[in-house]
Amino acid sequence: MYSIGRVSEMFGIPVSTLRYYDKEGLFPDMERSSGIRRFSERELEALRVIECLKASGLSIKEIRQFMDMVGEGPVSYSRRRALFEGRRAALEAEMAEMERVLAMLKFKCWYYETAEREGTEEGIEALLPDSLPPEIQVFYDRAHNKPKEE
Amino acid sequence: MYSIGRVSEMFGIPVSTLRYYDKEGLFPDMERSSGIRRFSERELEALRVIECLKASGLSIKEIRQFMDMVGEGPVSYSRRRALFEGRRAALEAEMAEMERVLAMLKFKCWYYETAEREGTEEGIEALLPDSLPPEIQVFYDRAHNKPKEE
DNA sequence: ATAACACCTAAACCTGACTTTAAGTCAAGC
DNA sequence: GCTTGACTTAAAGTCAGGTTTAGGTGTTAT
Repeated sequence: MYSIGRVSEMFGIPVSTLRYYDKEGLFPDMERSSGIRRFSERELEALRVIECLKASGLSIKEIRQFMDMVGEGPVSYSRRRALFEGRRAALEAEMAEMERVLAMLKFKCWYYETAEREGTEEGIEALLPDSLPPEIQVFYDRAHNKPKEE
Repeated sequence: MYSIGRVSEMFGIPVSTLRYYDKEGLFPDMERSSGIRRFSERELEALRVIECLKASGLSIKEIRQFMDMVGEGPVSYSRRRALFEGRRAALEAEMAEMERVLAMLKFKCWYYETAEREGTEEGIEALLPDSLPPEIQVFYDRAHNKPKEE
């Protein structure tokens, strides 16, 4: 059993945030002894799941709904599984988008590296043709074409 | 030259957001004809960069600082480059973290898949040893050990 | 026994990124 | 000439996710 201060140290999460999570129902049925929160292994595991779901893009309210499902027992296994499958798909999509962003960042790094060397941005396009890996060239095209409808 | 409504359609960004960006100084020296904003290719490219920097985790104020650098001309090439290098490193770190989160999500998918099949969560640990790819087993260890100091 | 410290609550406050509202301008079509 | 639709502004409102504050309790070290 851990005090809120101890858990705060262990996870690097402010005490105020842990209390806020509790208030939002993220630690259902947490024990207390004379009013004081007692974090057990169950709450620590909850906290690990919270950090994971949060990082996967879920809001506090949605995480709370997951905790409610846990409280329902075995009947919610399939819903819980569906939740994690959904998060997995969402995260994979997000990572794909980040690859795109990373390609633009790399292009911009190259661009300013070149501009710095040349002293000007004039005519950088002309330097492009073969000096960059294909995935960045592709991005260059995207970045400088007229934008498409969305 | 494009109207704000046209740009909104092209980029899928609300008109109110474009005006907000303008107010925050993200389109320095944008042209106007009798009060009405005129988006040129320069503003469209700015918008592409804004979306990229935003996706890389920069705040509106930080993006504004970048736009100010652009206004300074060639003297800021190296600072601009440093900015993009920093964003690139940050994004790469973030993606590494997301890989970790993804491993936990995959583990949880497996976990509830198994629980659903077994009808209970009892004894799932025992099923673990060789049924999962190593990167998930590693995560299972992380998830069930006592947490470390941070 | 008194100070220090960790804990408690409720409620107010904060920040970032927008969005909405209210009131007005302006050009084009009927 | 008047309505319609796209534009304008400043200011207020919204939402999530906390953080801070004010006032109080309970245990421990000097």
